[in-house]
Amino acid sequence: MFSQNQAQSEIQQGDNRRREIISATIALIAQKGMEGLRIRDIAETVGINNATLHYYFKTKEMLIEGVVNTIVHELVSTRSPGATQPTNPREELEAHLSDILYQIRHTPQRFVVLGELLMRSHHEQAVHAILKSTDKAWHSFLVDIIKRGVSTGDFNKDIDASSVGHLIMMLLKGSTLQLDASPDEIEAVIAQVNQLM
Amino acid sequence: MFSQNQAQSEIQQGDNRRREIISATIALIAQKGMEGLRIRDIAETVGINNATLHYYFKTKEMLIEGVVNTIVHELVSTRSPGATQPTNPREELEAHLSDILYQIRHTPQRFVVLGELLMRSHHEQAVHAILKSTDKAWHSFLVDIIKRGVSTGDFNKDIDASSVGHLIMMLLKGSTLQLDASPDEIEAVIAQVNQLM
DNA sequence: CCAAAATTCAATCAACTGGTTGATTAGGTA
DNA sequence: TACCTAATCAACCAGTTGATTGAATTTTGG
Repeated sequence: MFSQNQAQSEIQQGDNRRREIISATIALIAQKGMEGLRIRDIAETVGINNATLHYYFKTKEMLIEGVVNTIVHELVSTRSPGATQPTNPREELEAHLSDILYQIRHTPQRFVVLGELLMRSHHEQAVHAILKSTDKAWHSFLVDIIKRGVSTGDFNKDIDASSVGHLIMMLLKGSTLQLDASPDEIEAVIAQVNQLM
Repeated sequence: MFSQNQAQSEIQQGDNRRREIISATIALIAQKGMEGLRIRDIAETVGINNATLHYYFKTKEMLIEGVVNTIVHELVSTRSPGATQPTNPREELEAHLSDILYQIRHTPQRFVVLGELLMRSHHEQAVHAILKSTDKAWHSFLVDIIKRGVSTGDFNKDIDASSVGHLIMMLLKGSTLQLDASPDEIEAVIAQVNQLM
């Protein structure tokens, strides 16, 4: 997907535990929201003492930062299965949307947590910084495809690449806030956009 | 805007105080998010003792319910100024979108709080119930306009009313999650949709 | 096999949380 | 005056929170 300089530090000993903690945190955020997140609950879920958790993440904030990075990394690196190599901009966009829809369908919690984090980013600088840079990269990625698609005639000549880029992102993020939208309905909405452009 | 049977009980004595508390709560949610909401802060903002706050709202949950109802009521009852009477479905839709965009521009905190509440509705039944029924009413409202617009030829014949209804809602809600989208950009996105349909 | 390093834990802390208590005030009424 | 009620408050409570500590246990490398 779009580039993202995910810090890929050397593999450490305690990294499995660290991943385990982050994964449990993600599950709990999806379940109870950011509000209801308690490190004691996380520790209990993993099956460790809360002091052990503090051994891996000095503070709750640092744990959240780990969560943000992990979520972003998962979102950009997950591919929908059975995808074929796109041969033109329209197929590129479809492949990308297919990747996202696949995740909305199969790991919806990932999107719920993303929503929680985006909300939190309104009040917390560290989270905001990471997510904003991701947003910019995502938008550029989309704009690039759309511009090429417009110039090749794959897409409607009348569309504005930047606006449609924002549109797609707002749509996908907004799906979390659409209370009774099933994955099928979300997919239909995306199909509608695909058809119109 | 779309109908919403807002319980309009008789005006009580303490209703001004109640409104004052809710208004302060909305401001604080917009500022610090649902996570950071503390009844002590609310009481302090209003300039009353926290026991007095509990006199008006038995529990924090009941206060949140009051906030949900107020936000929803404000969202559906606010009109953009200078609006003219729409004479066809396309103008109806434009008028509606104009009402929403007006609020995104002039009372953005209202949308931020709506986002927070929508997120919370994933974990709290009472909030979910209110917002879900509002969502359904909103969707029906949009679908009705779009269907009429399609049949009169105002809109593209190929669009699916339900999908486009969802699309518009997801777009507007998602605008809160689009980290660096200015009101101008959001307006451009909406204009793009208007143009395509 | 042993000492050092890495992990784990029970117990504890200060700060904070939503909520309660009992008393006080001001205004109205009979 | 005596009484009632709505509104307000300072003080307090029990439970929770993120974080810390020091000791115990396990793992690792030589």
